[in-house]
Amino acid sequence: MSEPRKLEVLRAIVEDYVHSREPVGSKALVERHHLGVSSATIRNDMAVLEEEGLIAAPHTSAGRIPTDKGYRLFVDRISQVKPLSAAERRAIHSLLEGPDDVDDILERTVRLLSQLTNQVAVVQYPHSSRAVVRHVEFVLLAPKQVLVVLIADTGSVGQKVIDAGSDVANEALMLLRSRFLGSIAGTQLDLLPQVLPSVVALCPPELRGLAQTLAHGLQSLSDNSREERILMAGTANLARSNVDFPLSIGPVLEALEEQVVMLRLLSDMGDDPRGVSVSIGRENPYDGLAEASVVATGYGSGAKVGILGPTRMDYPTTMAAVRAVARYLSRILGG
Amino acid sequence: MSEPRKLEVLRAIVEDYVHSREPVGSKALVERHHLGVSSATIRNDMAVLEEEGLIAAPHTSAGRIPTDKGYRLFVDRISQVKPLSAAERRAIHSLLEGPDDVDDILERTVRLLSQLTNQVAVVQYPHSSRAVVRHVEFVLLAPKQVLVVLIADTGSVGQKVIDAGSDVANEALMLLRSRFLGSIAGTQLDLLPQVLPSVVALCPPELRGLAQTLAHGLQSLSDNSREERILMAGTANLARSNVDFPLSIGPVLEALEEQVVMLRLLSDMGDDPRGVSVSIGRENPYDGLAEASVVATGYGSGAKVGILGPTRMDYPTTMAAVRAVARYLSRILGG
DNA sequence: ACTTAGCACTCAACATGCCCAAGTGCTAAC
DNA sequence: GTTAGCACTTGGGCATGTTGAGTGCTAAGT
Repeated sequence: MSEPRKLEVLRAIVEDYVHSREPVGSKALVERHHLGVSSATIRNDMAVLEEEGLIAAPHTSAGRIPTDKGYRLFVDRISQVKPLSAAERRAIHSLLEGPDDVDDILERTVRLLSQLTNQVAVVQYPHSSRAVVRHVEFVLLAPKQVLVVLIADTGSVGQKVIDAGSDVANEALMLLRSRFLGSIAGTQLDLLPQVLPSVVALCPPELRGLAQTLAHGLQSLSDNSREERILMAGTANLARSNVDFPLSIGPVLEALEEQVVMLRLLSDMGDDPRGVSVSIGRENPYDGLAEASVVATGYGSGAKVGILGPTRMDYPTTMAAVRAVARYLSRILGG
Repeated sequence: MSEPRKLEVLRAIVEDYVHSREPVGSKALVERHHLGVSSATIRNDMAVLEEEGLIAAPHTSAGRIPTDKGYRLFVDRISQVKPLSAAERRAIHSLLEGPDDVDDILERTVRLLSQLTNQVAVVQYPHSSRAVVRHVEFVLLAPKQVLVVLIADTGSVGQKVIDAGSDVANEALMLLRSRFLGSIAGTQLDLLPQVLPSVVALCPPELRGLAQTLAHGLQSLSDNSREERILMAGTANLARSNVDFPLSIGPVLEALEEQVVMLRLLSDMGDDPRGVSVSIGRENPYDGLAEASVVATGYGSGAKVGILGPTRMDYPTTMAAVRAVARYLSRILGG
C-alpha cells in the first residue's frame, strides 16, 4: 500500500466529512475523488488508517470519520492553506480604514473574523509590554477616594478607584502627581514595580503613606493592562453549526465566559512555525472543549487572535482567515 | 364557574409547567394541588381558559401549557414575589464588600444574578446624566494624534484617539487643556454640547481648528458614556435550560450579541410600578426572542439590570432576585 | 346554575417487526 | 499490491399495533 495514497485517502475523508457532516464510506469516496483505485483498495487503506487511530467508525456499518489524531495529521501534513476570496480580502482591507482607536479596531476585527469563518472569534487585547507611561492622573472623587488613571503611549488607559484610608488634600494629590509623573513618564509599564518604590521614598515623609497607596494603585494598573482581557463575537455560530450537537454547546459557552480559561488556552498554544496554531478536540486542556478546536495565532507583540469551532471544521479556510486577519491586525496596530 | 378558581387553575398550570416542563393535564392538577373540585370541573375551567387564549394544548390529547398571554396574566395578577433565601441574601450582601470600582461591581453583579436565577444576566452601565466633568486630559500620541480623556466625578473614564489633521504642538495642547478644563470642569456631561462651542469661540484664532476637533472628541465621549454598553454573564445557562429546545438558542445569542437590540429592549421596558418589568415571549420587539422573556428593572439613576430566559421560567423567584440585586446596586452606586 | 361521573374519542409516544441500503472485512483470483 | 465478489452487520425508515394520558361531551346529581 502506498503511503502517499493513504494520506490522500485521509484527506478525502476529512474534506468530505467536513462538508457533508456524515460518515464517509469507501464507495462514496472513489466516486467523488478520482483516486485511481477501486473501493476495495480504499477499504484496505481505511482499515490501516483505522488501526493507526486516524479515523474511526461510529458503528459497524457506517462510514468513517476522522479522529482528533486524524485531524491533527491532516492539519500538520496534508492541508495547504487556501487563498482567500477577493471579497474576503476586501472585507479585511476595510479594517484599515476607520479610527485608530484600539478598542474599536479589535471589536471590528473580532466581528469580521467570526463572519469570515462562521465560528466564534476571540481576540486578546494587545500586549503592552513595550508600552511606556505617558501620563498619570489622580482625581479626588470623595474625601477618601482617589481615582488613579494611567495612560500609556499606546493609547491604552487604565483606571482604578482606590481608598486612601484617610482624608486627602487636593494639593497633596497634585504635588504627588507631578512627582510621579516626573519620575515615571517614559518608563516601560513592566518596569514600574522597580521604579515606583524609589519615587515613594523621595516623597516628603508626611505624604509617604498616601504615595505608597497611590504607587500600589499604579502598579496594579500596569499589571492589569498586562493581565489581558478577551473580546469575542459570533457565539451564535455555535448554535448554527451544532444543530445536531446541542449537547456540547453548554460547556463551550462556559469556557468562553471564563476568560481565564481562554487566556490560558491561547497562551498555551505555542506559535506554530507555519504561522497558525491549531488545538484539536481532546488536545485542549479544558474538558468542555473536547469536541472543539481552536485555531489561533499571534499578532502585534505576542497577543493572540483566533477562532473556536467544532472539531469538524474547514481547517484550511479557517486557518487562512485567521492568518490574514492577524497580519492586518499587526500592520494596523504596529508590531 | 367561579372567577377566583379560574385564576387558581391558571396559577397551578403555570407553576406545574414551569416545574415539570411538561404539558399539564386536568387529573395531574387536582392531584398535586388541593383545589376542592374534580378533574372534570377543571377540564371545564381549562376549556374557558383556552378560549380566552390564556393556555393552549400542543396537540389534541396532551395537557395544556400557558400562552404568553397566560404568563402575562400570571405575572400581573396572580404571582406574588417570593422572598429570597438566606443564602441568596448573603450572596447579595457580599457584593457590598470589595472595591468600589464600578466595572468590578457590575461584573460581579452580573455573575451573581446569573447564578441566582440560572439565566442570562445583563446589566447596563450606569447612566451618568447627573455626572459632572472632573478632569480633561489631552495626550499627544503621535504628531497628529491626540488622545482625549474625559473623567467624570463618578469615576467613569472615557477615552478616544482623534486625528488632528495636522501636526500639533504640545504647548498648544497644554494651553487648550487648561482652557477647556477651566470652562467645563463641574459641568454636567449632558450639557457639554451647549457649553463647548463657546469655549472654542474664546480660543485664540490660530488654535481654533484644533480646539474644534478636541471639542468634538469630548462631546462624542460624553455621548459615548451615555450610549451605554451592556455587560452579561451566564450565557451557558441558555444551553442548560433549553436542552430540548436547541433551535431557538441561536437567535437569542445573536440578540445578546447585538448590544443595540438589548439596549433598545431594556429601555423600551417601562418601569413597572411594582418595581420589576417583564416582557414575555412575542411581546418582545425582537423576533429572535419570541420564546424568551426578559425580567428587568432600573437601578441607580435609570440604567437597567435584568435577566433573560425562556418564557417558561420561574417568574416570582426571578423577579425577586432581580429586584433585590437592583436595590443593592442602587445602594452601592448611589441613587 | 354548577359540579361530577362516565364514556367515547383522539393522538403522541412507544414498541415491534421487517426490510433495505450502506458499508465493512475477508478471500481468492488477477 | 490490487480487485472483484460475497457474506455479514447494522442503523434507519416504515408500516403496524398498542398503550395511556388527556380531552370533550352528555346526562345525572346537587
